[in-house]
Amino acid sequence: MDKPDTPTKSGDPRVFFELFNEVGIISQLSRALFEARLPDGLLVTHFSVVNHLARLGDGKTPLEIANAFQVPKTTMTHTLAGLEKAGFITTEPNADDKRSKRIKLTKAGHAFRDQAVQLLGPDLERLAQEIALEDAAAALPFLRSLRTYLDNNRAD
Amino acid sequence: MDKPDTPTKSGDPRVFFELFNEVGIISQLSRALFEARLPDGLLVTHFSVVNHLARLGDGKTPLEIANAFQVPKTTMTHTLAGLEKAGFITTEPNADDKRSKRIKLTKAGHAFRDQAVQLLGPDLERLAQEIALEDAAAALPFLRSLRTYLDNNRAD
DNA sequence: CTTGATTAGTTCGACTTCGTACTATATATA
DNA sequence: TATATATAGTACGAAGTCGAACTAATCAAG
Repeated sequence: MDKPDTPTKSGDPRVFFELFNEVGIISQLSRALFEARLPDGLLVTHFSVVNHLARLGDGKTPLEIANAFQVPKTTMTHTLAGLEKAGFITTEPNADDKRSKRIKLTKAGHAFRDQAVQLLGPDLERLAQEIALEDAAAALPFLRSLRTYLDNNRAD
Repeated sequence: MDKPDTPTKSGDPRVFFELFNEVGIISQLSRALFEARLPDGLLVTHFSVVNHLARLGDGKTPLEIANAFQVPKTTMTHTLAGLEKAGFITTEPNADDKRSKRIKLTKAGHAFRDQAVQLLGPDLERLAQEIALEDAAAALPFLRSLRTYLDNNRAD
């Protein structure tokens, strides 16, 4: 009896449709923006992995990195192969588990990350002039909770 | 001289880094969620195109549809080929321009769209129980403005 | 009307993504 | 210890995405 008298269901799905649609397009466009600033064959995924290792510390295993980015481990194998070919990482044996590896950032990897951040800077500063930083910061908790929900409810 | 006394730059880029990171993961996870509800070989892109034609009217050209989704026309050729093979669209000659086509939704295409919306309903209702609809609605204007900004500032 | 430049759409090739199957190592159980 | 199960990583193949080059049709300029 506490049902509202509108004919639409309580959770009007159209808001979510539009939400996911906007998110998808932003993902696509921001990816293109980032990649326009990166050296030739390097993608956002490459930068993201290097950035992750630079911020949280290297020595992680491929699987740990794959889990951090919610991608299959086969995808991470491919991404890491590209980073190794570029000279940005090296792989070392994992003393704790001989099946595994530890990924280390090289000097070139750190330099790549610093340079990319610097090249992206002007774009982000211009963005900050149009999109208030507070608005972006205010949206983050919502996006985090949405991501967490989706993450916890995969593949029922 | 109006610079704040913190060492970080005025537009701290880390907020945007995290913002785009969350958006990317949400895009990826929501895509997977949607596709788990769609018939075998059909992707979110297929649904999105059919939904677009159902909501805004069919008879659009492939290029118009490609522009609406910000994808290259070659990608749309591929997507439309899949939809035609599935029997959800037909192509008719464009009387105004013989190089072009007009894309029409078939009955099966409408049915596919209605059924997909219905199948997605329970997921979205469950989502609405965890993520307040008001929060989603509140985030939309910000996401729209971000998308618009990125859209207007592509490829300088 | 004819020539040159544009545009709509397709084909082709390179690349990313990711599921399946496999190998090697680790862990649990008898 | 022996065996079964689970896990880390790779190899391979199928499918999506997209840039470059191409064809056909349109438009602009003389």
